[in-house]
Amino acid sequence: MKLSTRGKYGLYAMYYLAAHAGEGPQTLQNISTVGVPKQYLEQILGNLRRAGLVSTVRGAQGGYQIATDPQETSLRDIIDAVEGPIELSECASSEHSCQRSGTCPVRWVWQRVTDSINQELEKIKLVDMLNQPCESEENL
Amino acid sequence: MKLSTRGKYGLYAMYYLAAHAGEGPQTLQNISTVGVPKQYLEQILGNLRRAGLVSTVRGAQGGYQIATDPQETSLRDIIDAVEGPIELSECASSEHSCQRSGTCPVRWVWQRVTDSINQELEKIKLVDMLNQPCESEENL
DNA sequence: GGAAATCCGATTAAAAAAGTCGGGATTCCG
DNA sequence: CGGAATCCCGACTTTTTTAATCGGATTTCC
Repeated sequence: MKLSTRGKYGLYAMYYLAAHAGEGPQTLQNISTVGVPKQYLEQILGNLRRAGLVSTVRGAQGGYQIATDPQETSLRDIIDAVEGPIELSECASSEHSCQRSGTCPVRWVWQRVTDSINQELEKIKLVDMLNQPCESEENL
Repeated sequence: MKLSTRGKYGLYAMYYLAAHAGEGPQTLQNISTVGVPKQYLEQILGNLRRAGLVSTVRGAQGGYQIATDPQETSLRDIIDAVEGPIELSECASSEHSCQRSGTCPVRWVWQRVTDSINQELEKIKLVDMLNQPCESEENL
């Protein structure tokens, strides 16, 4: 059970943008650090933009800016935006992939776990990350 | 974010074995139903056996039996056995995959979510599945 | 001894994730 | 105006992971 790197990169990006709010648009160049491929990050920022979490300014001197209040933005907003909603397995989400849906105990249990993960993700806000001790700016 | 089918099949199998406890060894044939490939299930039952959750009897008239108390067996035991412990991403689990470990806020948040998922999985016991309404035996 | 089972490493096939490419569009600035 | 900076975006390739299969070895019952 793994979250993909998309989620991780998405968090990095949002964290960076929140930390640099009010400093004007941040370029892809700025946001990406060692180990984060720029062009891949670009895709992910596209997801975040389409979800309304970041706004962009195109053209020279352009870049990305956070578009929401870090106090109100939960991890779930971010994860859902970059990875899509979590689905523990097909039978738990789409109604028709399994004949047994409705009465299947596995399905029931899956649903319970999914709900619980979502609730936990909603509890954690972007601002909570900002408040974490962090040695230096380099730790984006 | 998806749980693999291994987890699902593992749950099916444990559910089946719990429901047929005391009826002697259940063969792979018995346990697998439509849509669950026998040879794949065999691998998964191997994981469960090595984790001590099922016991086996080899040879003719042999099969699999549940080896634990469904009241004490949590989903986490099962999932960990068949999929390995959950790791949301490398940086959150192995110490040395990232220079920033220790101070990275992303790492912190990842750890929080992982802990919370594990706690939830521990709360749900196999017996809770057995107590779920279930239309018929066929719904293993 | 033969049939019914589990056991197990190796291999293949399919799917998903990660990363790359190339060009298009927009905007600033001189 | 023209060039540089920068986001935009669909398509592609590569890599990794997951799922499934295979073939034979071993054990045990009858």
